[in-house]
Amino acid sequence: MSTESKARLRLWVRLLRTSRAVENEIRERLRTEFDVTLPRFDVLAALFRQPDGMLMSELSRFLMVSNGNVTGIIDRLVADGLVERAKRNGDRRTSMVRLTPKGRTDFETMARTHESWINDLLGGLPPDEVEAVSSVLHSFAEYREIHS
Amino acid sequence: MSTESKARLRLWVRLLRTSRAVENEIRERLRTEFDVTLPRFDVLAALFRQPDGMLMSELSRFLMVSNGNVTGIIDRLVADGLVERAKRNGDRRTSMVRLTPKGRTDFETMARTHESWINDLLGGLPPDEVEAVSSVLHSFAEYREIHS
DNA sequence: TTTAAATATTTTAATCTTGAAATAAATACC
DNA sequence: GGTATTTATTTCAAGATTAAAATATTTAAA
Repeated sequence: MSTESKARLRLWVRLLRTSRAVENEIRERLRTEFDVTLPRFDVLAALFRQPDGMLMSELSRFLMVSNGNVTGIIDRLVADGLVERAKRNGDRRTSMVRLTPKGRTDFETMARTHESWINDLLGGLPPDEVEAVSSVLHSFAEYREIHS
Repeated sequence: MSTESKARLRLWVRLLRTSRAVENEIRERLRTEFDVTLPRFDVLAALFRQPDGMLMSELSRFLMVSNGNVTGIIDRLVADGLVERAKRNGDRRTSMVRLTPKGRTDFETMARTHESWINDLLGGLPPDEVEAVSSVLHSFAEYREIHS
């Protein structure tokens, strides 16, 4: 294989190991500070962005996880009173899933702390490097969008 | 929160979404092409780098997953004949886990194809951007190493 | 040497995750 | 309108994952 190919593989390994490391740290802190799992936090974050709610399939696509996975997590969040399923007028197969008031206020608290954790964990990166990598990943995401 | 904090959070979201997207694609291809799961591939890759084998705890630390998780995956790989546990002379609590000859040749095949998939998937990134991001992530890993 | 503390691993219960199959409802086609 | 297809979601079985508890062994301490 070519040198470029090796370089891309090395980048991928580093990308993966970086995100796994940060993810593990965040998972641990969410558990000890807020008694919430990372998957549940991810779902809450997705729903927070959409006050009117999201369809199960939209959640699944946005979070890049399977439909069945979302079903289970939402079930547990509903049981905990953070999320509700709102029956819809038009389509009886679907329901809008959205945060309850408690879900919204709980998440707001977590989100503030979460942002400070990330700021802390990524603090070793100078602002210009943050911007550089962020920009590369953004253009890569657009590239993937087109080639799909 | 500060602008820099927001920028770091945005970087983190992009990092996470990028690795999840690539990971999902690789997972799918490993399953259809080689009938192997991603976690098993990761374990095989770790063991391939260490011909003499690794301790369970070394695997756990290297892969950044829990001890119990490694136990289960190794159990299944042993059942499939790709990995073996070699009893050790000194310490009766531990055993060296290593690839069987079949595990080694199977992995070599997968690894070649895997590298070409990554080269394909990250093909949208110009070599200089690959090097730039790779280098930032590398120095970040060293930074984390020190601050731990 | 006996006991206490530390280390390495496995086990367990709960949750997460996937891919495939099942279910239900809406849409398209005749 | 009635049937077939597509779409949206849930259910299911197998595997993956974590955190905590249990087990087994080694090392340290008294």
